[in-house]
Amino acid sequence: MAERELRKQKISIKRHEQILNAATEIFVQKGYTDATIPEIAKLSGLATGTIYIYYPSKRELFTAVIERLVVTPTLSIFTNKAGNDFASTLKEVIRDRVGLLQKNTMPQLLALIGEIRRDEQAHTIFAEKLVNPFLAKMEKMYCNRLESGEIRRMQPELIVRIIGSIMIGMTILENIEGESSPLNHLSQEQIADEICNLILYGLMKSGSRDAK
Amino acid sequence: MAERELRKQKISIKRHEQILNAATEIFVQKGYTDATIPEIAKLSGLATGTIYIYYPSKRELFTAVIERLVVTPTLSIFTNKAGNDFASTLKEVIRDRVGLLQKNTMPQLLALIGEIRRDEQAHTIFAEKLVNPFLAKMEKMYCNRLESGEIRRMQPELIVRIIGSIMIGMTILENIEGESSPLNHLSQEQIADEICNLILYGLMKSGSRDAK
Amino acid sequence: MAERELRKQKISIKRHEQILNAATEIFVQKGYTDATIPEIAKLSGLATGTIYIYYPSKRELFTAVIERLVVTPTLSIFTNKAGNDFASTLKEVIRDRVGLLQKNTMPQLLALIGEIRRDEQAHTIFAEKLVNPFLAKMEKMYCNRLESGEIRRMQPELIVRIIGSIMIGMTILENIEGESSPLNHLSQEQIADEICNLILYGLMKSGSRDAK
Amino acid sequence: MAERELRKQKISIKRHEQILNAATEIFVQKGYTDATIPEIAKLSGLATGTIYIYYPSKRELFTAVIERLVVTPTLSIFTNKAGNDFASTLKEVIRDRVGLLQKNTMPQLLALIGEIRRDEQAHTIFAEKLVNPFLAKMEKMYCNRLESGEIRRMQPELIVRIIGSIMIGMTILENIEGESSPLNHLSQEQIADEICNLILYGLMKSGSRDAK
DNA sequence: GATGAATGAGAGTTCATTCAT
DNA sequence: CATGAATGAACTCTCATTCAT
Repeated sequence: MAERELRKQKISIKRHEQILNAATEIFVQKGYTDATIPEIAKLSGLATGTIYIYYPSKRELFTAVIERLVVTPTLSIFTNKAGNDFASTLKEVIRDRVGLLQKNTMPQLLALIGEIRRDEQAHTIFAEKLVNPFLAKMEKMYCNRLESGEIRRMQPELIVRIIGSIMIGMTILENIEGESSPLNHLSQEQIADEICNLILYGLMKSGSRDAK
Repeated sequence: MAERELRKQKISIKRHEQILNAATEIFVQKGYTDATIPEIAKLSGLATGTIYIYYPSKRELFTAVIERLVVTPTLSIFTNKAGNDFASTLKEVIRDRVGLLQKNTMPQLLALIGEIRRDEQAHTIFAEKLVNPFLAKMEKMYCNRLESGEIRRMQPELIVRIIGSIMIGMTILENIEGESSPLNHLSQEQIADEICNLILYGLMKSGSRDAK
Repeated sequence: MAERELRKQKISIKRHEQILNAATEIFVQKGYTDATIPEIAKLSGLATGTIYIYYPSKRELFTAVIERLVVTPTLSIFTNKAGNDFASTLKEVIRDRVGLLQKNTMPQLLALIGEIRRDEQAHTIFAEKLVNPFLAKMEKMYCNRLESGEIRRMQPELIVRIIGSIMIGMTILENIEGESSPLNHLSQEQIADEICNLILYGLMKSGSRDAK
Repeated sequence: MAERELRKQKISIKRHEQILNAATEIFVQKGYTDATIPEIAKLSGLATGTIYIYYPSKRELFTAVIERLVVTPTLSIFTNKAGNDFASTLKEVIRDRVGLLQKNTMPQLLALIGEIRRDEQAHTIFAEKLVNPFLAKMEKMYCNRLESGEIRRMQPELIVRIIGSIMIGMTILENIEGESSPLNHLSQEQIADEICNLILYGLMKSGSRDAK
């Protein structure tokens, strides 16, 4: 009996995965409105009606897609072991972002940024689960470092948003420029390090640089 | 006789304006697919069919909207008197962008970034008329400055893309965070200056900083 | 004054011609519904609105086109000098029809046969001005000949309709078969004569044939 | 399992029939352009969208209608057992055509003759599946008969086209004249026999007639 | 649970007709 | 008289959603 329950659950999870994978691909490719349920159904190997068993509407399916897209980068914010060291955290975060792990998720999210803006739920999820925590964590780290006296005082709200901006903006630029972008031809390492250095030097206090 | 011609042309221009204004608003608000021609017609005070006298299809209307949205920021790239001085150009560009002038155009463009990505023509316009010229101009300035020996050598392709990213990313962040964002509460001047400083310090050579 | 009147009338007639010519071409090419007034206007070198000065509606323009298309073949029925001789009349009629004169008008009319059927006015004109008079005239001639005793008695209504059918059917066949049709490669004379002979022999009484 | 498949197929066939019947009626009545899908849907007792499940566009539905209208007369050309005897074949063909079987199909086809002319696919179907085979078959029979020496030598291409023309033309005449036409008041037999006789006498060699 | 045929509202687009110039 | 911009009804076609099987 319990075995049957278990099997049911397994199938249910599998179905959700199937649908979510297909939906993500189609939504990213075509945007919310131009994506169609029959198309998503086909790609997931299911019938149109089946989609509605697992997600009550197209809108909710979209929300679920955004929710899942937000999980990976969110996790990487919090599982981050670097502790309170701003410099290393920054480096790690940026490498991470630039790195392969997010190479997929971030562009997908940003391809949908317009639709996220217009969809209240998706917007909330994106803001509250990803953007705000990220900014908050960065800000805390920055402030810790400030206290230790090594770095220049800037508006913390501003500096973290500049850092966030770079990550968002680079993804979009890469996307707009396409294959021909130098961003696609430099090594991920190099990109991440240069960004880090730029920011860290920019934040350094007078005189402390040579010491480094 | 010629007077009549003139009047006709004037009306034609006025109609194009009317439609473009309405279309921009609706497209930004709802995205390409969810915007409807009847809605745009209504907002511009014209009948549905009239739209098609001036723009042969919804797609072409969209292209025209993007084209116009791209003009203002494009102009500011090239009318810019700062000449070859990287620091002052950077400051000016950033102030400009952050400033009121673009406050409208850039967010509008970026609200449509997903649709631009998916529409070949819009994408071409955006890339070739705005993104590429901007990056090229910045790169040239950066290289000039490099020669004068004052600043750190980085990958020029990278540094200009970081700067571009900040501008793109800040706009999106502002947009995502909405009213509550600190970016909406700090003065534009302050934001621009901090970004500039961060970048300029970040680029400065060892030792040259104290001199400043 | 009267001169001015005259000039006005001349222009009016010219305009009617212009429009009718263009309309005939477009209607034949595209059928009633797919022909558009702007298109007809363009082809006639006038503005859309001008059409409506001379014809109050598309429907009436269509009627006028049919009316004019019917005039030429109608005339040839009645101007026909052959008098009461069935054989020569038949030959003449058929040559005429097959000949260059109608080469244009009949196919045009039959290209619109569907629309004529569906349009009450056009139908009436076609039936009453062309089909009925033709059948009546032919029938009278056949009956005259019958009385003279030379030919076989058949249902007169039937025989004239068979003759009419051949003329209608040949035009349509030519049209359907197109360039590759033998009808387009045989001389008009030959076709007309063979049809005539077939009918005349078919009608001849036993024994009278050798005499011929 | 297979039972379900079977039932589905049955429904699919039924739907195709339903739609085709309604579409034929409406197309014949109004012509291609004036027929509307909602109207056809209503007449077939289905919703607008359902039509598009079975036929991907109005044009393809039209093609299907023509294709079906062409089948019946086509079949009668080839199932015809009369073999190589010209006289009896002719009689049979004409009776058939004049007869009840085609009473419906031929007028329907010819009501759409204008649209068939303008639609490449429909035109091809009509020409290649109906007109050409018919003419070819008739020509072969005529030539056989010629060899047997009983009938007059005419251009075979011509004589078969005259026969075809009569069939086409009579249908159209009947249609144009409407209820009041004598063609609607004479018995089908009588009409067919008179046509046959006219042609056969017309083709007969001198002298052979009395023998008959 | 899974299916996919059926629905019908609503989109983009066209064009007969009007009317101010 | 001549113009052609403006109108809006009506068309074809799509797709989120439902429901009988």
